[in-house]
Amino acid sequence: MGIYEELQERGLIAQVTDEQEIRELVNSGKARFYIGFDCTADSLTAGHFMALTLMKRLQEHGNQPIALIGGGTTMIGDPSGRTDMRKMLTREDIDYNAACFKKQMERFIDFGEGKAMMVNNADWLMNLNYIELLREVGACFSVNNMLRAECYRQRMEKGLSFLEFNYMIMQSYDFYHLFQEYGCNLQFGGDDQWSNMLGGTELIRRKLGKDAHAMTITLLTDSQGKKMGKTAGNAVWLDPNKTSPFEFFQYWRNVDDADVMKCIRMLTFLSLDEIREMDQWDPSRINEKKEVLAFELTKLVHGEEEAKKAVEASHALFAGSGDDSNMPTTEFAESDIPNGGMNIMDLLVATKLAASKSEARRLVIQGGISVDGEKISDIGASVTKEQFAAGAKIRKGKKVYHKVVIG
RNA sequence: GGGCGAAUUCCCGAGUGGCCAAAGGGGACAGACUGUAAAUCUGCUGCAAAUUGCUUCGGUGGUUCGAAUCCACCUUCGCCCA
Repeated sequence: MGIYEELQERGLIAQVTDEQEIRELVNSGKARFYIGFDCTADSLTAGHFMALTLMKRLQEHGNQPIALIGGGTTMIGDPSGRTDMRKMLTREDIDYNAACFKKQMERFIDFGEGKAMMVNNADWLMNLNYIELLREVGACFSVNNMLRAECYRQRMEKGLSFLEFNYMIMQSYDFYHLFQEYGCNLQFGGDDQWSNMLGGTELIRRKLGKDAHAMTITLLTDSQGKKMGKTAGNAVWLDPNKTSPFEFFQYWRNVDDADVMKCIRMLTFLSLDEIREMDQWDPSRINEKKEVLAFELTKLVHGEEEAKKAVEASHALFAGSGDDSNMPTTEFAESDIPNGGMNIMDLLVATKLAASKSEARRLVIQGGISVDGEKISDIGASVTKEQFAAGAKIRKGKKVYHKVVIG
């Protein structure tokens, strides 16, 4: 069984330009492929994670990955799958984000000599000459066809600026450039990138008369068809300072029953045999599966040690073993607690468990807050200095725990 | 370049002089039920010194006792004509 078949069984392959060709390429380890990452934020997200695992999987089978940082394309903004225009980022922001991406990827993919490469399309896109570009590649694109592309269609109602319309051309140019410069013969991307990717293979065919290939990865969606990797509209970040390993763990620990096996198949590096066996597990072991998923992914992103801590913390909280050593903690100084105690609402705001005092008030009134196991229902209640000294445990709702101590 | 229209709270979307912190839905959060799941039901969703006060309806000025609502200009976007 080759890597292509494995990807297939894991449900990772969405669309391919030429199945036969691509199968041979990747199975024989001859693919030199690229995946592009636009740096719209200062950390990669769980959404990028799948692309990273794909790079790793293919790299392990002898293929050479090229990670393309979109320092240039981010200046334009991909309209695919968006109903409105992206916020314009400054050059400085983009450079900073690109540097952050680079750091995170290096932890995950081997960029050593002769291994993976990392390039930034700002290096070739930023210096393009407009007229030259129009004559060189603009002539190869049919506006009629572009307008028919799925990625633009939904924007035809709400409006599409010329700036964003050019995104496809820039992405196509990337592929064209990498094909010539590095012999890159394959592009991967999310399924929403399909039309942009075809633009590249088409450009290469027209300009050079050669074949290049594209393959899209199934978008990770939950059982309701929504993109996964987001909570409350916020992305799940790979940066431990933005999403702590524990939160990261909890995100996966809490996926819907219906999505667990899909996530395990698509995201973890457990062998297919192990996964097939898990498929046979008794339904009562559903929570075990979730824990495996959460542990495996946390291990991949944050390392085994952090993953173990996250498991322990979750056991402590939800199985009640009482061990709170890994609980998120806020330290207060003695001087923060002047009169022998701190008002519960102030405390909720100070620990960021509530965004405002109004929210804190609501939480208390609705019975969502308890301290050291005791429900707080009075908004005037205080947490005493003695409780602080003992490491008071605040619980918000069912799953959010926070410890406060005097530092 | 000309004509018409739009911008409302996290999102969609009602409101077109006082009864508006602003309907309804979605989402989020909390409660009940559960398995740290889903589904369902309930509450809740600008801020605060909290039966009251303050700040919000693209921006800036204006009219008015009173403006999300009327006027002027500006910004952005859509549609039609060129």
